[in-house]
Amino acid sequence: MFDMERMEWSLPLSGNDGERRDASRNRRLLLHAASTIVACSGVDSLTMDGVAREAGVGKGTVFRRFGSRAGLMQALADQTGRTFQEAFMFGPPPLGPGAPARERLRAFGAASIDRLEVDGRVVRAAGSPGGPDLAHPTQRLVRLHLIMLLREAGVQGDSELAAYQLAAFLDAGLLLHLSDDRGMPRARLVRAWNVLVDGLTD
Amino acid sequence: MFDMERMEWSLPLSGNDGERRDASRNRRLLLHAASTIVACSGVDSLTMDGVAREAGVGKGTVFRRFGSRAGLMQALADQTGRTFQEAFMFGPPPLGPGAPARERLRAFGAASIDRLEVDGRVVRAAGSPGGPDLAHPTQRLVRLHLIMLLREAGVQGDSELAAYQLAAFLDAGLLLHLSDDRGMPRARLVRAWNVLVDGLTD
DNA sequence: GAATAAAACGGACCACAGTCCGGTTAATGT
DNA sequence: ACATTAACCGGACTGTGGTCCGTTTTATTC
Repeated sequence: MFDMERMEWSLPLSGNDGERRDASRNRRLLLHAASTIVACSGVDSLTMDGVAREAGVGKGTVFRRFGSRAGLMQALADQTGRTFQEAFMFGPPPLGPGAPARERLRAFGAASIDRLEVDGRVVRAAGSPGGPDLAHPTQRLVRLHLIMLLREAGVQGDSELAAYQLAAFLDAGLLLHLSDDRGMPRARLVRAWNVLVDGLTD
Repeated sequence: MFDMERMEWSLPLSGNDGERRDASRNRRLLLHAASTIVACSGVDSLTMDGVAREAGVGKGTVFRRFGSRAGLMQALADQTGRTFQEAFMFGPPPLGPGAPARERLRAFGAASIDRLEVDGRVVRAAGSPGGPDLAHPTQRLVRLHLIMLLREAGVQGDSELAAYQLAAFLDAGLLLHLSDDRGMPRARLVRAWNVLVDGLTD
């Protein structure tokens, strides 16, 4: 039988098959516990022991499922970010397909900035020590999307590194610093993003 | 928890005055011990206890001087990076003053990339969890320099955010990922930097 | 439905970052 | 030289991330 719930937890577009039922159940319990704690007490006060206790499982289970604190955060972020991913891949223009590539790039930046104002702290906490986990599927998906749009916009050069450059500006840590510590308004960030896009698409 | 005043010492171009002699001696001992450990066993195997033991002081002393592990790393990185800072501020062209702004920008990127191939791992470890410490004087100095060059190159728009965008690509975590994990050669990174500079300076 | 293998569970255990406070040492004034 | 004070020192202590391994649960096979 096909279990829709089983697909919720994880990566953007991959179900995970052949998982035991207790494992699946515990994963849901853990994610729920984690999001409860975050919503209630903030990201910083989330400890792995706390999540385990809240979910009523052992600590080892948390680490088996998510590997590390960052992994758990990543899972949380993916859960929230799933709608965003579907929006820019399959949703209506200008974010989704149907609009000119450069407009889609602009929309992508604006949407990312808006998203980070909502759950940016979780996304930031999802990074390994020393920046975001650039090898994680979610990050790769974003870069792949950017590459596609850049090519479609007529970029001839190294679109892969251009995608890295674009994604670097949308990093949660950077945007939160600009927004919170430096007090820069959303509009200014969006404008800067557009300038960057224009600069890289010539 | 953390005394900002005590961080002043690590400021790129400031001597620290009014410091007690034992404190000064211990700081030197600690920095030496830290760089020894890093050179010998790598960044990851540097522990605060280890540094304290190697230097022959108590653990509390390490934290009083450097505030945190990241602070100690930052101090190490600054020690090495000081020559670099002097080079791009006062050294010969094209890195230092005397060359056209755009050439200086190109040279700055190339020099940063070369530098990171040497002690990038220390610089990366100098970041707080969730990216580099963007509020640290060293980071600010880099951005200030970039802003100056951008303005000098005729950029009319938001040069402050443009500087953030440039600096984001030179982030140690990102460059090490591209170089080590993705196997991108130096030349390609330099080329991408130049494209970015050209894009942002119109 | 029982045997078996594989996978998951749990919590004791470890290492390390960061804190705290009583004791000590260096600078200053007399 | 001595007293005073402020800063520094050290190492015991705590909280948390992460590991390990004996035990329990699930799925499969006969």
